[in-house]
Amino acid sequence: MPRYDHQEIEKRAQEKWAALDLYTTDLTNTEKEPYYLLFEFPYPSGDLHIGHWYAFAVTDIYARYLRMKGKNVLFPIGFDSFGLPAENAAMKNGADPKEWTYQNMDRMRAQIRTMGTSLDWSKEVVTSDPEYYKWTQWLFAKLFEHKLVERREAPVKWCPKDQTVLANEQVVDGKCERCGTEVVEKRLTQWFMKITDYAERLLTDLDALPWREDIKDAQRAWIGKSEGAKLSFKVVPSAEASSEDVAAIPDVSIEVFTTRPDTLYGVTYVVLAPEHKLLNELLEVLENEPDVAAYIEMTKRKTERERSENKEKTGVRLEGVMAVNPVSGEKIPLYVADYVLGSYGTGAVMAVPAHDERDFVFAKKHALPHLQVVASKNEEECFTGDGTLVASGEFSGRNNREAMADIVAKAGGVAVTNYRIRDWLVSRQRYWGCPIPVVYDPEGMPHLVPPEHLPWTLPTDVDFTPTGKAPLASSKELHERVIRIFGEGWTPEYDTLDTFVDSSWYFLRYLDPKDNHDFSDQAMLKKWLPVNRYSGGSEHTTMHLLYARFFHKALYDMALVPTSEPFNERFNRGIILGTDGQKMSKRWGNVVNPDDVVKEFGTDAVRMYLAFIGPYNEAGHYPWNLDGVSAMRRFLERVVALMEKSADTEVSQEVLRMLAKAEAKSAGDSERFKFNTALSALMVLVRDMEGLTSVPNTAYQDVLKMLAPFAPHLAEELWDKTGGEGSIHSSTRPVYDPRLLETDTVTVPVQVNGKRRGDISIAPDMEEVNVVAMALQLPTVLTAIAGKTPKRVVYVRSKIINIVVD
RNA sequence: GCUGGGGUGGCGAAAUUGGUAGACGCACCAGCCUUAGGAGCUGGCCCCGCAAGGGAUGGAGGUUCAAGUCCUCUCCCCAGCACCA
Repeated sequence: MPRYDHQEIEKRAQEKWAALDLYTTDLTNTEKEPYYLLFEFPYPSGDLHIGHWYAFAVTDIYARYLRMKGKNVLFPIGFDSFGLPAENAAMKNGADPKEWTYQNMDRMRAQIRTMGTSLDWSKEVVTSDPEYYKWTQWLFAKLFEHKLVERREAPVKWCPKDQTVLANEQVVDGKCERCGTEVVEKRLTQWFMKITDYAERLLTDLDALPWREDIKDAQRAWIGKSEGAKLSFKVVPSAEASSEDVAAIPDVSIEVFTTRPDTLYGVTYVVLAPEHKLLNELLEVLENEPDVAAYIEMTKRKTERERSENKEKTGVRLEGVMAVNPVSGEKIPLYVADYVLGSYGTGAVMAVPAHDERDFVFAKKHALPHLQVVASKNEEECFTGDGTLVASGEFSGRNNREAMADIVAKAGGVAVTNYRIRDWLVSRQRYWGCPIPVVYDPEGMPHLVPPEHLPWTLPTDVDFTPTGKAPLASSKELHERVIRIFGEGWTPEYDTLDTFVDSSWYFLRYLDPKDNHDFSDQAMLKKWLPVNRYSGGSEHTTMHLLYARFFHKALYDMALVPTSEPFNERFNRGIILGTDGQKMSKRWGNVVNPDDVVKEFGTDAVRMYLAFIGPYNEAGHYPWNLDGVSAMRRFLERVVALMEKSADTEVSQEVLRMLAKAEAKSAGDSERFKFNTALSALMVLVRDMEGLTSVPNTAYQDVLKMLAPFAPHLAEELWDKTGGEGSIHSSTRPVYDPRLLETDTVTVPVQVNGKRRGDISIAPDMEEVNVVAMALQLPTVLTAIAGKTPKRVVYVRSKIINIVVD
C-alpha cells in the first residue's frame, strides 16, 4: 500500500502555491540578492518529452534551492515559437502554422505545470507574438544602422528539402541541421549579420568566462583563428607565350594567405581556387582555356563536401602564365585546383610541397618539384615541423620561426589574421518567422521600415507550398501595405529571419516582457545581467550560444545592454537515452512517455530520478530505467514513514551532526549542479534517522527542507502535516554551526608500507607521538611489522598513518 | 589528422583534488514476515580464497611513505573541428 496519494498531494500543493503566488519574482526587490537562472526556452513542438523534463524540472531543483538560500530568483520561461516545423505541419496536414503553434503552446503550458516547477509565468515571452517580434525588428534595425547587418551576394548553403538558405552553423557534416538533407552551394544575395567583426572578441572574452573548457574550446575551434601573412605573387607570361598573348596578359598579382611565410623559398607553384575572381580575367589569355573552363565547371557541380572527401587532388595548370616568387624572383607555374577553398583566406595559396601535406600530395600527382627549406632528416618526405632554414637565401641558417617576420617584410607582405567563422546568414525563404523589416525602393535599394510601422506584421494571406521563392511573395496584403505606406514601385522584403535571431535576446525581454516602448528596461538589465547560470543543450554551443554572445556584444557597443557577455556560468545538460542505451526515437520504439510515469509514480519521484541519474554539470548520456523511478518513490515513502517517529523532543548533538553533515554535502553539491550526490547525502540522512528511536520534530522539518527542492509536493504536504507555517518553499534552509562537522574522535586508517592493516579511533588533535604509539599497539600492525623497527612513520593529521619498514 | 573530455563492479555512478577505491541507487542472491506484492524488513553483493591473506580503477613503465588522482609511453571511447594553407 502506498503511503501517500501523489495525485492528491500534487493537486493540493500546486493549488497552494498558486494561491500564495509564490513564484512571481519581484524584479525590483532590493533586500535579496538577485539570481538569474535560465534554461533554453522550448520550441512548441507538441507534447512534452522526457528531455523537456530533464531540462526544466532539474533546473527547477536549483531554483527552489536558491530561493531557500535567500536569493531573489528569476526563473522565467517562454517559447521560441517561430520555426520550420509549424510550416511543415501546415504543408502536411493543412494546419495553419500559427494555430498549430499556439495550440501546442497551450498544451505544453498545461504539461509543464504538472512538473511542479517554480517558473514565473508572468514574464513569459513568445517570439512569434507581434509584441515580441516588434523588438526583434527594432534590434535588427539598430544593427543595420550600425552596419552590422548587410545584404550582399555570397556563396551560401541551400537546403533543397527545406527550400531555404542556411547559416554555416546550421550545416552539420554537409547536411541540414534540421532535416539531414545534403546541402548545396549557391551564390545568392542574402542578409548577413557581421559576426566576423566580433570574431576576436568572441574568442578572447571566452578566457574570462567560467565555462567548462570543452564548451569554450568548441567555440574557439568554430571561430578558428589563424595568424599568418598575405603575400603577393605577380602574374607574368610564361616563356613560351606568344607576343600577342603577352600583350593581353593583365597586370595583376595573386594575393595568397599563408601561416608559413617562413617556407616562401620553398614555393614551387601557386594555386587558385576555382571560385577565384582573377580567373575570369585570366581565362581568355590562357593557352588551355577550354580545359580550365571545363575544370571550373566541373567543380561547380560538386558540393563542398564532395570536394573535401576527394583526397585525389585534381587540378589544371594555367598554361601561358607564371607567378613570380616575391623573394627569389623565380617563375613558378600557376594552377587551379579545388583543394583550395574560395571561401577561406584569399582563395589562393602558395604551395610548398616539402612542408605542407596537401601540397605534397598534389605535387606528387602533378610531378611538381619538391624543395626543402626547413631542414629535416628525410629530404624526400613532407616535414611540417620547425627547424633551421636552408636554401632560403640570406635567411638560410636561421630558425624558421624567428625569421618569419623578416621574410614577410622582404616579400613586401603584411601580417594578417584569418578566422574560419563566416558571417551569419540570417534571411530565410520561409513563412513562419519574423519578417525582415525592410522594403525596397523602385531602384531596388533596401530601406528599413521606420519604427512607427513596427511591428512589421507577418501577413496571413500566403501560400505555404515551398517553391524556392519565399512564401511571403504570395501575399497580396503585404504588397498593398508597402505601396500604401511607401508608394508605387516599392516592394517588400519576402524573406524572414532565422529563428536564432529571435532567441539571441529573449532573456533580455524576460526582464520587461510587456514594455511597449522599449525592448527591455535599462535599470533591470543593469540589476540582473549577466544571467548567473544558463543551462541548455550542447548542440547550441556553436549555434545559439555563439549568436547570442555576438548579439549581446553588438548591443553592448551600442550601449543597449550593460555587460559585454550575456551569460556568466553555462552548463550543457546531458541527454536521457532509452532503456536500451540508444537515443530515444520512435524508430527504435524506446520512447518514454513522461505522462505515464508521472501518473504512476508521481511528479516528485520522476524529478528525483532525473536528478539522481547522473551529474547535471556535465553532458553525459544516461539510460532511462523505470526501476530507478520506483526506487525514488520508495525513498519518498520512507520519508513519509519517518514522520511517525517524529516527536516533540530536544535535538541531540548526534542528530544535529547528522543534519549538518547532510546539509553541507547536499548544499555544496547542489551548488555545483551535482544533484545526484546531493540526493545521496539526503538518503544517508534519512537512513541514519530511521535508526533513531524518535526524531525531533524540528529535525524532521529540516529534512523536509532539504528534500523540498527535489520533491516539492510531498515536502509541502508533510510540512503542513507537521505544523509548518506558510509554504515550505518560502522558508529558509537550516544553517548549522560548522563546528558540528568537527567530531570528537576520528577514525584513522593505519598502513604498513602503504597497505591498510587496521584503524584507530583518536581525538583529532592528538599528538603525533601518541598516535604512532597507539598504532603500533594494533596486533595486525605488529604482525605486519614482524619485529622490525620502523624506518619512517608518516602521519597526516586525522587522515592517515603510514608505517614504513624494510 | 588536430583540439578537448573520458576509460572505475552486471548497470547508473561516488571518491573532500595525492591519503581506507566502489558512497548512493539499480539489478542480483540469501533469510525473515506475510490479509502472496511490481509490497516491507534484515543481511550479502569487485575478483581469487573456507579463512588468514592476496589482487584490482583500459594497458606498460615511473615519481612518492602513499597514485583512480601526478609524469612518460600506449590502446580504446565520446565530442568539436577538419583539404582552413
